[in-house]
Amino acid sequence: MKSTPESNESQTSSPSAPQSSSGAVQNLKDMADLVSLCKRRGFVFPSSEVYGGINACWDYGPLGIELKRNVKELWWKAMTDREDVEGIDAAILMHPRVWEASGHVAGFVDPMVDCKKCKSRFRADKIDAEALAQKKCPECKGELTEPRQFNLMFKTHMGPLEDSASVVYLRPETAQGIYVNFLNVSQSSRQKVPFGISQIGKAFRNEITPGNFIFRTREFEQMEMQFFVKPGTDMEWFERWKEIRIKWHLNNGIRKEKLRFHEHGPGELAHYAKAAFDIEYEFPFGWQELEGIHNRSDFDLGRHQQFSGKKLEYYDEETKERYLPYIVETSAGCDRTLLVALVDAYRFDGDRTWLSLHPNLSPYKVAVFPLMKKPELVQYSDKVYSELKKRFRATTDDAGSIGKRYRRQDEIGTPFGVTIDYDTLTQHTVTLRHRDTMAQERIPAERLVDFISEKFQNWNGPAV
RNA sequence: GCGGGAGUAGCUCAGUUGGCUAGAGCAUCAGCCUUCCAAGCUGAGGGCCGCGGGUUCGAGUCCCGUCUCCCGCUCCA
Repeated sequence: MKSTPESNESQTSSPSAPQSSSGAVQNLKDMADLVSLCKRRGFVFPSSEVYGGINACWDYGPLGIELKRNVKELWWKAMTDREDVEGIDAAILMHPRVWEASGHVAGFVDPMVDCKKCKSRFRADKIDAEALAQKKCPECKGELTEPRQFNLMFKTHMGPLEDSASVVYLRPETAQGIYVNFLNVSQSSRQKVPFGISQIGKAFRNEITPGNFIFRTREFEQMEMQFFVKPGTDMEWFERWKEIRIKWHLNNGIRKEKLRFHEHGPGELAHYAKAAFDIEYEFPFGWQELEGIHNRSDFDLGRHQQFSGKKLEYYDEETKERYLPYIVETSAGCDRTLLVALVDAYRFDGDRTWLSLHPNLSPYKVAVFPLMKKPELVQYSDKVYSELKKRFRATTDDAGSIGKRYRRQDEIGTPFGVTIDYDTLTQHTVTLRHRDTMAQERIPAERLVDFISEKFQNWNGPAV
């Protein structure tokens, strides 16, 4: 296809695009297609595959880890790069008493029954034998589940001796590492309430039913921000963080119609929560929670104060008051956010598959190609590539036909392709090719970096 | 943990009533051809036929066991 010479002066003129050879654009319908793409292109591999794999464990490959880094960086930028939030990285192994205070030990070790209706959970040995036999909830008379052993925490031993005194757990959530550091952070960073502490880190749960690719795994990564506020202002902050988090997902290009929000009613609140708000996404396997925003009240600090015997109160110099701050948490699954990015970006038009990722998320921002593998073109292409990669994460490819190379980049979500042809050698203009529309425009080589930067700045979400 | 399905190349599969050094397409790599959207030509690499045992002169194929993965049910990041 020949470039249009007049596109040089007017960048806004609609670039020429080859007609799509096939029908309507489809979204991801079958997770297997995504799993396959992820493996083929190096996003996600089954863990320990040479040994036959291990259930629900996944490894991030070269592109997957770039995508994940982008997710984390965007989150960190939004949630920590602010005046009123500090970041930490707490240890995965914590004092066993932490999990008694948090309620995880009681709830996770004894056989428990749940009420399917009112969501209450009871120790099977603590409720009336008759109620247990009839599976009637003592509170609402709803149906109870079978008694289940909830050792959902991974248990291991501190030190070489395997006696019970040395039992420790892999943390089932990252939040507690923040709560127990509340005073440390407040004092060292001289932050005053209201302020937040953020953390990205791994957590481990022996889920009964893992699955749906990386949606529910036993080892996973959380991105949490716990915001400490004065009691009474908590609902106000709760509302504010809700808005911030919804906007964050939309800014990453996630389609609005695929997001849904759910505010918990009084009956469905967890033991720690005063208010709870879920951000849900419509996966091919249904609507599922992606992130939760909770008003945890002073439950957590209160429990740690009680169990540790240490005062965790905050002294408010302005009002001369002493109080336990309330906590508003935003708790997102990193792997889930990444999965949403992939699922939401997946496009197929019956012929071509591409990931319509927001450029901020794309592993590569631009790919550089010599139109053919000819020394003079390759040489020029290498020059352009090394210039571009100073500024963007870039890649280059000279193997196979140009169309094939475009498609390889489409599949991994690279938003732009730059092609060097024979005209480039004499006129120093290149073809800039767009992933979503396949449109092409001709621009001067020396303007490439600025031009692409501009495109990123004006990015108004992925085209469908 | 229970019910259902499946394991042969990176992927999708073929492999006759058990019988030659286990095949194909796609993908990958190398070369050729191509002046802008995959599939053209030539060649190459890649296979504990899930694993263990048994029957047999001989097992990818038959028998037993075992493991793993995938799909549904009790979750909430």
